[in-house]
Amino acid sequence: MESRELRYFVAVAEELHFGRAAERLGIAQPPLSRAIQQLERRLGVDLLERTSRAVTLTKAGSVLLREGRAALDAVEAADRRTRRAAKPHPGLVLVTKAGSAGELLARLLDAYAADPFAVTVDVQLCGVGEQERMLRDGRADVALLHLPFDSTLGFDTEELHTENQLAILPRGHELLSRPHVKMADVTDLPGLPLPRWPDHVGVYADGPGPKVRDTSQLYQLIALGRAAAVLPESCRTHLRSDLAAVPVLDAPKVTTVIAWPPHSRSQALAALVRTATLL
Amino acid sequence: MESRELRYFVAVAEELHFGRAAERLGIAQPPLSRAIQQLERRLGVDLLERTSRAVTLTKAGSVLLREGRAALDAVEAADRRTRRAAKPHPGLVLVTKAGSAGELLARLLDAYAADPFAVTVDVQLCGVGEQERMLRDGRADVALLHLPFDSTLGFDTEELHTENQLAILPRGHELLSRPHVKMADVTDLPGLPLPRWPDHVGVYADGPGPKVRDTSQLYQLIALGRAAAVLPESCRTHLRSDLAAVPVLDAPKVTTVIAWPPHSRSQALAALVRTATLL
DNA sequence: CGGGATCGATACCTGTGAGGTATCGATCCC
DNA sequence: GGGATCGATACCTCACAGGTATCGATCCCG
Repeated sequence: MESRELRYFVAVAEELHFGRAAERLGIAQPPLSRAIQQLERRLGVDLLERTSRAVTLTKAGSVLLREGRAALDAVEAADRRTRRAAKPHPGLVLVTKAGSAGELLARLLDAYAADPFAVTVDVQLCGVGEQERMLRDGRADVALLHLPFDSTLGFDTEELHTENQLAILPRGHELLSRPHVKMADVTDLPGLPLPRWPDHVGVYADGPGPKVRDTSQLYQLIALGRAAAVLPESCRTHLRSDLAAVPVLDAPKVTTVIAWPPHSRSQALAALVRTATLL
Repeated sequence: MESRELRYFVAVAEELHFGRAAERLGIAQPPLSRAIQQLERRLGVDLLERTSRAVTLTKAGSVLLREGRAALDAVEAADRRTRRAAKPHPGLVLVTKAGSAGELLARLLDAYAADPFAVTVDVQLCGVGEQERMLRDGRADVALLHLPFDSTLGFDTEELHTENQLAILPRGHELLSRPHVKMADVTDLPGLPLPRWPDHVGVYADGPGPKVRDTSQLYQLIALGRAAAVLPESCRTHLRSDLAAVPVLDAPKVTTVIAWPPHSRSQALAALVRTATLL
């Protein structure tokens, strides 16, 4: 199986439309139709059910969609990591969610700088759920993930830190007089709904609550008295002065882990992980 | 990057010889030379240093060898799993080392057969270190691995069982009179060296000790008074009558884990894992 | 019910490039 | 210094990826 065939199939399987998939791939529709037919013939497997009105995945087709995405990520990773390895000073790309782990990351980078194997660390901040993809397709070498929000499936990890969560409220809110609250106290505050975050493709779940893309948007909404939030307690160090926090006893604990692709072999990465575990 | 280019490069990088690599790939040498040159040009990276006498990998080349192998395994897995998914009764392929985990595996298969999501389980036995490869390239769906011997890098796992190890000796050996021994007692027994096992490519490490490929060879050598061995205590249930065992106090504990590719999604596999953890 | 719109498949053409053979040039070995 | 080894180059050929035009089926709507 050629990776070109996989790219074509994944495009069609995602769009469920030959015309749009062809446009996305920058080719005409007929060669795409033929390529998919040929792939099906070579595999001896029907991947798509097509009528002239709709295209749907067969069972085998959805297996190939999942496996094919993983394979294409691996191929892209091979490409990117090879290019990077050839640069005079390769460095490491560390990726983490914007607005999280500031304190921990700063300490990590400081401590790492003293290591004899240290190389330049390029810190990239990205949106929700994007880190795993970046590790998989070679755009990043190592990530700071936050359980239970992020998935560590397929990566090696070391736990770095576990913390409780706080309810973040506008300064002066009545709940702030309490020493601590429960999740039930903050999930249905009148006029202060919890925000919604986009998933990995940028789509928001249905339901109440304002849509937010980053913490600065969120903080502003809370300050305006339009939302509340539950965040890890490390956010306290950089909380705006017009916001305040109170511990939430029964919120899930947040664990920060350092994660990397399992077959990584660089001394620079090994040193970074070692540094992180010794923090 | 096309998977054909990766296959070509991996062949050359493994053989370090264009002629042999071409033969292995079933093509002539000149097109292979050109394909590698073109790959280097497209990547903008030197992958190989060649003189007319020797071919060696550059740093970037060894990165591409490692990443390329992983990517090719993923592509092959996509192919195989898709074909299997299209069969009327897909079933699961479980792989484990020959001669290990007999008892546990039998109990697992028994318990699983009662599960409502159960499908046919095809048990494959394989050599040392081959299981990880089979999980990665789609020949297997799930494996029983034994820590610390096998690597679980890149897989999801659940621990099933931990056991101590025994020294296996010819019946009547003087050490058998003791209630237990230490590793130091068995590593240098006169005339009874510990055996050597092949690594994942079938190569034996240098050193003393007979080369063995499976446990039946090993048992025969021990019975002949030519070797000793340290094995997990579960081997006791099927030990030959001309052998005997004594616990080794400070041998590393052996943990049996069930492992599967992290992006697996089948209910049949989920049920098998659930069954295993409840044993 | 009929005309137009939508969408995947088919027919047919073209150019690129993968792969073959013959040979060169450099290096090593005896 | 002659032969052997090995990767690179030159040159040819044909398979196939990709393009355009068009068909045939289905749906929508007046």
